[in-house]
Amino acid sequence: MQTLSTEDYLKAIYHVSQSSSGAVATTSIAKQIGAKPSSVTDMFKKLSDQNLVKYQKYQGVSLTNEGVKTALRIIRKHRLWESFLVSHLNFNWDEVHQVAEQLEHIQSEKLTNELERFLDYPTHDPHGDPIPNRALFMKTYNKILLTELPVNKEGVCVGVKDNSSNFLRYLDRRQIGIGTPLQVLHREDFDDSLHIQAGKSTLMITIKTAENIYVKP
Amino acid sequence: MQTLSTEDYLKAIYHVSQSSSGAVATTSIAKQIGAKPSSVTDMFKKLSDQNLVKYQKYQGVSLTNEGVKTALRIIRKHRLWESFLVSHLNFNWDEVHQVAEQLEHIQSEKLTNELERFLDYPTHDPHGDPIPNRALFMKTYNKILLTELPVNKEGVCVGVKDNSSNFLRYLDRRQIGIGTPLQVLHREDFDDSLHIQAGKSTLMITIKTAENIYVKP
DNA sequence: AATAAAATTTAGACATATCTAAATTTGTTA
DNA sequence: TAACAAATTTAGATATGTCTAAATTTTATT
Repeated sequence: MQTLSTEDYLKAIYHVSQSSSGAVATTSIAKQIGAKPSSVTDMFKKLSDQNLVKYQKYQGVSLTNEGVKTALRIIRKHRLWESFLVSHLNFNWDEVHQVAEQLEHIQSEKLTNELERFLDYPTHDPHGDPIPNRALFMKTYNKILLTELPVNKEGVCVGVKDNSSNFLRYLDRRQIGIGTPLQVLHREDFDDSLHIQAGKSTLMITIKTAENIYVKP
Repeated sequence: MQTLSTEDYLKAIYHVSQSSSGAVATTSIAKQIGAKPSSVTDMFKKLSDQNLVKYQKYQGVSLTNEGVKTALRIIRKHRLWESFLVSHLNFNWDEVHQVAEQLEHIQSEKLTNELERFLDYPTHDPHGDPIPNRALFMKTYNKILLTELPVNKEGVCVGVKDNSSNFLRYLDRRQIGIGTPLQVLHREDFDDSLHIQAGKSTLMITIKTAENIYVKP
């Protein structure tokens, strides 16, 4: 059984390893967790003793099979709770993360599985991220960044890269959400801004915004 | 803001002080929490520093107003979660306590209040215990022990004193639950056993069982 | 009231998870 | 490739919450 802290580290290692190749560096986890590198080193040793990561001094860590499973179990809970908060408790997609960070540590398989059933086996959370099922398998569809969508090709918003409250609320104001049809009408070479069709309205967004929106063509 | 541990202590102190008069003794909390008396003394000092309890060496503690409020906020969450688990996640009344012990520590006023709304403002949890509302006010009706119900007077089961899984499952097997109509048909002086009418069936229970069932006449 | 028993507190230790500051290793560049 | 910079680790300290064992206070008993 894991402590709160080990669970947070495993999740962080999983996320960082997904968005980069090779071993996960001490500093990257320190940033993610908000701890000093020396604390991270200590934890790497503990996780290694428990065979949850492979750790070589100065060479970073990588998750073992058991470590991946543990991380996915936490991510599963996190995303199920986020779904619940939005679908039944009137939370907005920018408000759920902090609470789910707490709920993901609740230990009860029955609770997790019943919650999943109650939500009717959702495959994606309110941010479009896939929810591992009971066997920890995730359905991933091929999504691309809005910047990579060819001009005039139709797509649908299926996720966001930046999950910050700031960005999500900005999208709310622009009436862009999961499921919104998106189409790039014109790319402005001068400043890389994009004119897009979002649902029924046309609007202008910066490249930085487009880089944080996933679409399915 | 409280730690998990301080919250557990405040809740324990609240419960003990409800079922006895005067200050709450170190040993009683040690038993309730499952810790050594020396640990309890340490915690009493910390709680006293935070003005959550009034503490005098060797004289036990009593909750301050702020301490009572904090305890009630935790009990509110505990009982709302228990209600949710039973009403929507197929938990039995004997399975909810352990999970609610974890869920009660989740910090989010919005979560608590939205959960309460989702459950349609329940006043009592699955064991018949009253749920503090947003203002921390509890509706308590006058209930008596089944042992105190006059022979042949009709009553309804509204709660249990012993919340152990063992007892609750025993009641399940006897088909006694919250809302079950109960009536004492006969008291056997010889061994203090009771013949009762429970719903549509008549059965025999021991005094020990009757002492742990609350009824509303 | 003296003494024994029970309850409580203190003192000192341990485990976890963190930190700072110093030492070490790796990598980068002149 | 030598020297510097960056990353990482070690050593030692701190805070929390716990424990055991010893000391103290309260309560009960003779």
